[in-house]
Amino acid sequence: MRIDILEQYQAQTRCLVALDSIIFGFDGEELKLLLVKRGIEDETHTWSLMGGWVQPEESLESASSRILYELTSLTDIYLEQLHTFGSPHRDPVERTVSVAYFALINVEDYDHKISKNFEAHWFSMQELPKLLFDHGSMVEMAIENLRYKASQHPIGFELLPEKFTIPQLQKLYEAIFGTELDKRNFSRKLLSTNLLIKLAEKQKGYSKKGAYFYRIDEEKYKKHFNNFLNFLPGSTS
Amino acid sequence: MRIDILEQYQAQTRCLVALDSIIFGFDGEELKLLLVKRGIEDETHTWSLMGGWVQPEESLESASSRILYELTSLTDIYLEQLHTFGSPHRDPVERTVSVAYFALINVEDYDHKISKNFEAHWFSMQELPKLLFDHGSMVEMAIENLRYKASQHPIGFELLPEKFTIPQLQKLYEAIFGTELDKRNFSRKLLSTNLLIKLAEKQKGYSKKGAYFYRIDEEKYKKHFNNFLNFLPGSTS
DNA sequence: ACAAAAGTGTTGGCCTTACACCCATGT
DNA sequence: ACATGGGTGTAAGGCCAACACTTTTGT
Repeated sequence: MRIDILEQYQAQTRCLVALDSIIFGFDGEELKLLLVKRGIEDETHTWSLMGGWVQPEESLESASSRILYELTSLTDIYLEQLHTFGSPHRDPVERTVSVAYFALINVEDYDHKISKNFEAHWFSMQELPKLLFDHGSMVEMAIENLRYKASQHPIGFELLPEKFTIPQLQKLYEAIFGTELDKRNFSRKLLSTNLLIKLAEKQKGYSKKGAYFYRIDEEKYKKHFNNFLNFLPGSTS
Repeated sequence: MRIDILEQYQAQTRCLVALDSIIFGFDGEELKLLLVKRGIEDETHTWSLMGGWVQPEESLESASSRILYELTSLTDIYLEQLHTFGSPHRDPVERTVSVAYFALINVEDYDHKISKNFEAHWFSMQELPKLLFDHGSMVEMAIENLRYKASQHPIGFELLPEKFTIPQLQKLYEAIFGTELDKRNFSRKLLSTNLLIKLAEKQKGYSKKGAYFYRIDEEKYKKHFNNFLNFLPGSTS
């Protein structure tokens, strides 16, 4: 190793590197966001995204899984890097560069397993409290990204239980896009992808007739990760 | 400020935070990538992306502009955050989290102004050398992103001189997507956006007939940043 | 006159949208 | 029997892809 290079490295300022997770969930009716209470300043407790520090021997991806696991005890969750936020004074305590990830989980999976170490709560996207630091911008960026992804890929499934009905899926898409969709066109488009497998079982209790359950064809889903649908109203204008 | 919070901050490991730029250019025929020679290990000089350290009082965005300026003397360049790379040992000297940005510039603008402080060279995308660290993955991700963006937005203009012809623009899109496009459909789609303004002047020398120059309508371009076109061959399949 | 690139229109198929009625079941 | 949500078909319009000839001008 050349000395001048080492000197260059030595001369640099080191920074705190953190990670924040925008955790979306769906309860069958509304799109929700999971927030935790963090006390940074005296007395004032602010709702914030779940986050943590990136550890010395940890990649960003593993940090994101670990942090999600600490809060939810869930593994194998859809997690995707969103954006890195690095304004010098975004954290008033000390400069912290934060890598934001967004996660999609099924609220039901989560509910019982909630960790006792955190005061956490699901918020409706319509009624978000004021958030810590720049977490509000992170959430805004995440919802945009979720809308885009959901219009391109069958990513929405990640927010539902393994077995789900078409009307559930439609409600989810309506919640993501904040719009109503035509059920005939919706189911036609979905089924035309051939990514859904119809099960014999029907949903009980919610409606009198009962809707058939479907599950996703994992094989095809992974292959087909491009060229999906376009649900966005007005996307062709 | 609460003492326990401060202690938590104190206990964390600080990291080097760097920034790397994937700089695309177009010379009228091919899509190019601007690389610099960096010597990290004895004797071995490797081509790498242009990069630098994020300074203490600098946001990531300003760092990306500064670093691009240092190499090219260009300002007001299209720059967009791509992804953050943070594997623990991606930099063998010391752990460095690197935020990658991609930039689009016009090769002609650049050519004369090239800084003497760097040994830099434009490489054809077909003939990239082996790159430093994980810069190869960064480039891969950037080209994918460029393709997507170019299919959605008139972003390609950023790679051309202010005045350009439709055939030039088509060559650019063909270079980005690595495919041939039908010139009738291409020009119809482009013109239908109403974002191009036809100039009286014609291009001389390249062809006998000469093609009309166009420039972009900056106003509309900025407004219209959604809902553009879809050029990707087979994107509707 | 000819070579080389620029420019321009039409058609068929497909995908999207809009729209309304019957079905199955629990009460 | 009726109320509630589930499930399905069709027709019209717009968008995209495929395709070939004429124009201009430098040599």
